[in-house]
Amino acid sequence: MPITLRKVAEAAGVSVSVASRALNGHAKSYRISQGTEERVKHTARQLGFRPNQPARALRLQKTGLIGVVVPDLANPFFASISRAVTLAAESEDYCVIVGDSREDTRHEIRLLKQLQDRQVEALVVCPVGQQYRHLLEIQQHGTPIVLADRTFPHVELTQVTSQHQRGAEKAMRLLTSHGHRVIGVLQGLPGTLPNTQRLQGHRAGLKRVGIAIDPTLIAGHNFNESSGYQATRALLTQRPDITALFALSTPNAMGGLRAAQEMGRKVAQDLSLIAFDDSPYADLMQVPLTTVCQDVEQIGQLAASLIMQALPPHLPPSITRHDVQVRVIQRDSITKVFHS
Amino acid sequence: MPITLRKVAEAAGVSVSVASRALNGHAKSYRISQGTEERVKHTARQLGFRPNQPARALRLQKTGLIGVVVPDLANPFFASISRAVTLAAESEDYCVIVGDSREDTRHEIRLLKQLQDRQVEALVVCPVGQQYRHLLEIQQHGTPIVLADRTFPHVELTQVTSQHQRGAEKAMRLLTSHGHRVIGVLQGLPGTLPNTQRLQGHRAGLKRVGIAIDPTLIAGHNFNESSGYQATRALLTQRPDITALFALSTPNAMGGLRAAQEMGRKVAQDLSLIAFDDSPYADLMQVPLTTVCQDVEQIGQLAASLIMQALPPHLPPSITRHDVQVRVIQRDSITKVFHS
DNA sequence: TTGAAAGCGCTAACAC
DNA sequence: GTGTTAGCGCTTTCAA
Repeated sequence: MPITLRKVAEAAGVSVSVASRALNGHAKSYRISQGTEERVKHTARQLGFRPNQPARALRLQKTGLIGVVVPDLANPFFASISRAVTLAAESEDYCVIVGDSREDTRHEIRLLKQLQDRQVEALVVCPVGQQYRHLLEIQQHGTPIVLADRTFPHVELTQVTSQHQRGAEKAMRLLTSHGHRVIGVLQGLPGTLPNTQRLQGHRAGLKRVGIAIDPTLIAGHNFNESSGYQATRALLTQRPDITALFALSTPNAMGGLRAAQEMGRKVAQDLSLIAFDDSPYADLMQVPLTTVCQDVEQIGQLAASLIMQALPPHLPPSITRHDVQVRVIQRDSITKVFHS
Repeated sequence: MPITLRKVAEAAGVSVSVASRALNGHAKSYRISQGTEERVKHTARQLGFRPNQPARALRLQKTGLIGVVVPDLANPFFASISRAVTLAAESEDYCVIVGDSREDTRHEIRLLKQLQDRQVEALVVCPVGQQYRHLLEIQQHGTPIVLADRTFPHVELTQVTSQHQRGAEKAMRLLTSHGHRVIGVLQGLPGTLPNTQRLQGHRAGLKRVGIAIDPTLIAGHNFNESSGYQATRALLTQRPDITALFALSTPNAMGGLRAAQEMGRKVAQDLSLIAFDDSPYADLMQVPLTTVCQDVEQIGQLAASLIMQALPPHLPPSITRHDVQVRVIQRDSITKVFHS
């Protein structure tokens, strides 16, 4: 039923080889006569011939496929990165297969196996971020791979992420310069680089002004909203002396906002708040949120361009690490506290 | 270099056919001896054999691929739908190829061609929504396809979308029952079903209380924020008598919020606002937004399950249309106006 | 200038 | 129980 090259060739009265050559623009190099070329192209169009890509892939050992795996495709941050890769791929006639690991490394591993079986030529992965052996193996196997966001320091892979520590330090500087000394932290997924480095920045920022870390001021277990909500409730209950909250993600901040509201603490007036990572509507929130803004666009485009460059037949580029700048956006969610 | 079935067969001392059968669980039906089966499986594991999927696809005429095309993968609404399809696909060992049409029908057409060439077994499309011929052709070609969101009434395709008209009517009822009679509309992409039907609901809602449509009260050209912003500026300038705004999308509403703020109209007090489509943080906005909430989850899951059911070898299901319920969430962005 | 034939890696009749 | 063979649709030697 489907129109194969064979049918085109028959209809045009030539062999499949000639048909193939004519349609792939090899007419010149194979000295195919003007007339034949035209005839083949014409019948192909007339019959509505479309080359079967899997067959082509098998023959050419080249699928034109790029794999993308993220922990949550519905999260705007990861959706943005997926989009950047997709657009870059499309412009070079590649297609993107996406996988959603649901924040589960075991699932991530399974997806990556699938994608390798499907012979993707390269991979962009936003890993769950707690294990990396499987990612190294992919690279050793010869498939170009770039990681984004949840990266691994000291691991020999091309990676792009934000300046988490610097950003967190800036956040702490802002908070402490406003007089805050008892600062609660709503953390994300422990063990991941963004979380770890943001905590490091937090500590460094406090150390700078002579405040020691107090583990009872850190709560949370994930980057999502419910973690932020629970952490805030716990923190504000156990430590009513807290004057400011540092949320390590936007959803964490939103959960915090909701919990604070329920507990009768008005953000800004009664409780300052700064969030790592901006949201497009942060300025339209009940109190415009002061944030440490990640450059998602930049991260996505960088990851995309790194992977496109690594595509065969190009040489596998040297392994590089990229830390994209973050910037503090001051809005109204932080106020000064005065110590009596 | 890669481990093929051939190598496994050689290493196990059997023919490729036996190896194939043993590894595909056909041992029983082909009466392969216990020992042979074990031996083959063992060497396969030992050598790290992974079956080449494109080759399999070619032989079986079955790629295990599902195509998804949306107008903007970074838009949380479409990201959500893509995710629902991806998760459903993964659970059946299918993979999803995504395409981003960038709100451009020409590009959408190109992407769909690509996907067909790659022999996807089914398609979920959130079309740009202004043309549908190419979508019908896909179905006629025999590829199962379901549309979501920007659907086409009276077109013989399986489609799932929201109850746009009912939702808009509800919105208008709420507004008019609060005394509003001069209501500006921030519209989305003209010609698309969501836009058209929401406008119809708007008109019907007004008619019910004896208000005629005034075209000078409708502005905007897209579902994005900048359209909402521009439309609001224009509307509030030309018609200062407007007491309420009906935004046909969340981004439109956000643009409206920003413009209103700039023009010194305080939302709720000076200007009521209702938005079609909720955002997860609508309740945390500067004034908690009253919205007509679409059930994105439901839309995504419905589209996903419809497409999974349509996969061969199942019979192509009858063409069905699904209008997912919307519900009004009353928050604080609408206030009563009193007429003197 | 064109065609015949091999083969990418895999599966499934069909034969033994 | 197992092996031989054909062939999915395509590209590309190689020979003419």
